[in-house]
Amino acid sequence: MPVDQIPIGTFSRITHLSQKALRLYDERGLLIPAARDICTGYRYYTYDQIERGIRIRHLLWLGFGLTEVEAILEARERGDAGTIQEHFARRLAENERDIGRLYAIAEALRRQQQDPFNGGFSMSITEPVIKDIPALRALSLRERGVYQEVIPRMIRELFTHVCPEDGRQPAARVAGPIMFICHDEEYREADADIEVAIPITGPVSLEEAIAGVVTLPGGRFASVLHTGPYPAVGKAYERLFAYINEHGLVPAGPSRELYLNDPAEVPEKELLTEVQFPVENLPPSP
Amino acid sequence: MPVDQIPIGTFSRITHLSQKALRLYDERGLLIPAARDICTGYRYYTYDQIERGIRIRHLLWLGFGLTEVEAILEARERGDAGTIQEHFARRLAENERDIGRLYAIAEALRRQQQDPFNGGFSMSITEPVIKDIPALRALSLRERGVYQEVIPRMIRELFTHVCPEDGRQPAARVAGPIMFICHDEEYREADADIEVAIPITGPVSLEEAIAGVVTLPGGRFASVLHTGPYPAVGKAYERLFAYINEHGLVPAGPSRELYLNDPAEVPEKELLTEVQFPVENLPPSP
DNA sequence: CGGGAACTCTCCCCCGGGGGAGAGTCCGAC
DNA sequence: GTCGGACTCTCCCCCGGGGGAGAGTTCCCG
Repeated sequence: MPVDQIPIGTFSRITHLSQKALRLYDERGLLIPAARDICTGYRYYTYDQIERGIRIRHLLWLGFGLTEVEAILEARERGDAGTIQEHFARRLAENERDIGRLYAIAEALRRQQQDPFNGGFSMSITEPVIKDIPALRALSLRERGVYQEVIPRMIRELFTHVCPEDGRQPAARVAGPIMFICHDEEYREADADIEVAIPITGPVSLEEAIAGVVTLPGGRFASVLHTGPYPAVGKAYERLFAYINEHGLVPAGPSRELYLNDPAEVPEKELLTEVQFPVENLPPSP
Repeated sequence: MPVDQIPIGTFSRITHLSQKALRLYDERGLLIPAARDICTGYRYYTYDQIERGIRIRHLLWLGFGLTEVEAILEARERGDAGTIQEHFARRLAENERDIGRLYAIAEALRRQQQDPFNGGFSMSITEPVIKDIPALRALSLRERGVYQEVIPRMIRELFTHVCPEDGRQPAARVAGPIMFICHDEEYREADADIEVAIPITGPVSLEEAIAGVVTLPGGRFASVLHTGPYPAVGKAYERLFAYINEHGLVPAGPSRELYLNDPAEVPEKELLTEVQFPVENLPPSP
């Protein structure tokens, strides 16, 4: 072919790369036109460059970034099959992760479509996440009893100290939402080991006998946020356990519930509860 | 909860939205902090805003853009379930398309991984695409015969007119790669209706009897680029037909092959051939 | 009351281009 | 030759934030 001076538009049509993209690749040194009119700045490609263009497009379609594309093409020129294989293996793994994620999304979309009453939002549970939580200084009460009885009473009791309504000085400054810590290994209806705590800061003016000042340990937690009536919080635990198992983690201590808003202020359906579970990596082999 | 002045870091931890994201949503009016310290610029959120934050995060996770998120939340406030359903249906459709694409990519990655000889690149065929091609003025020869005999001869003949090696004036200026147009409806070994053409521009100095000046019709074409030895070009057609069927299209005329480089210059393995098929949308019902 | 750690602010560049403005250029047809 | 349409150039803003700089705040503990 004698006419080996392909302007950008034609080259774009041949390679199916947009002109924008071609200019970018030129700038980044990924695919530099063989010739350039110095006075007009026009780019001219050769037929030999088509193949590289095609390769770039294909690699991009596979999901590689421009930097990776560059590395792969370079490795290819060196005849370095190993590096290329690595890139492909990594990309394949990422790709499979993405597929999994899209499936989860599709499922969520369908679930929510079947719930037009809620305008497409059931959303009672968020996706679990891992987060690091620092140790917290807190005012704490610990008792044994039945959840439904003990917890509300303990919360009221803590509140009377921390933001009293009878005009007395607060015993300390509140530094976070009130939380419940469950010290039992297994669920028990009665005689549960219950701790209720509220993060505080600054000096404490309170007799030790009434409520203790403790430091709640920090660390890695798996966390889920639950929206809705409290009795439905079980689904959050379920999801959390599933997540923990899937990710090769093990529970590493007592779970916590954080009550992010006030049942007296918002309707039951909008109650927000964050469930946290301390986790560790699964030991290699038992 | 009395402490209803949540700084951005805490709010970020509760909602699992990054501080960057929160600042962006503030700027875009999607989630504006309830209070702002005028002198320091610090943002303070309330517990009531957590729910909106969570909703935003969830919608983003589902793949909506910020603009859509805004529209959905607004529709929700209006109680407009219909709009929300529309958004979800569209998202679900897109999501399914994405899944399909990822599967195609996964397959391609695996295929190429099993071909370490080529350094991970078999890539003999690109993904089909639809493009609009303008009408072309061309110098054309048309004959009946056997492909392997007729085509190379006709190409040589055209070249002798268009870029003669014996010092004569070219009959016209070349404006594109040489192409072959197959006028047969079905494949035939012998007696095929073969046209070979080369796009030209400007005046033509050639007797009509030797080669005709024709206008090749433009329109929508499905196109695939094939890299490698010519006999393997069949795979390109196969892919093209599959693509056309999948996308509810029908062939609408003779197919073309464009020979983008010269067999005399590059090794067989690097030959580039673009296969084009004119297409129309499938009529609604036969 | 002070000091240091942790927090927050704004600003700028990065991804991988798409969309469009405004100006300059080429080329083919008459 | 020349005129108009098509082509190309550069420059700037957009997505949805991530990463980081450099400066200013808060707040907790002693």
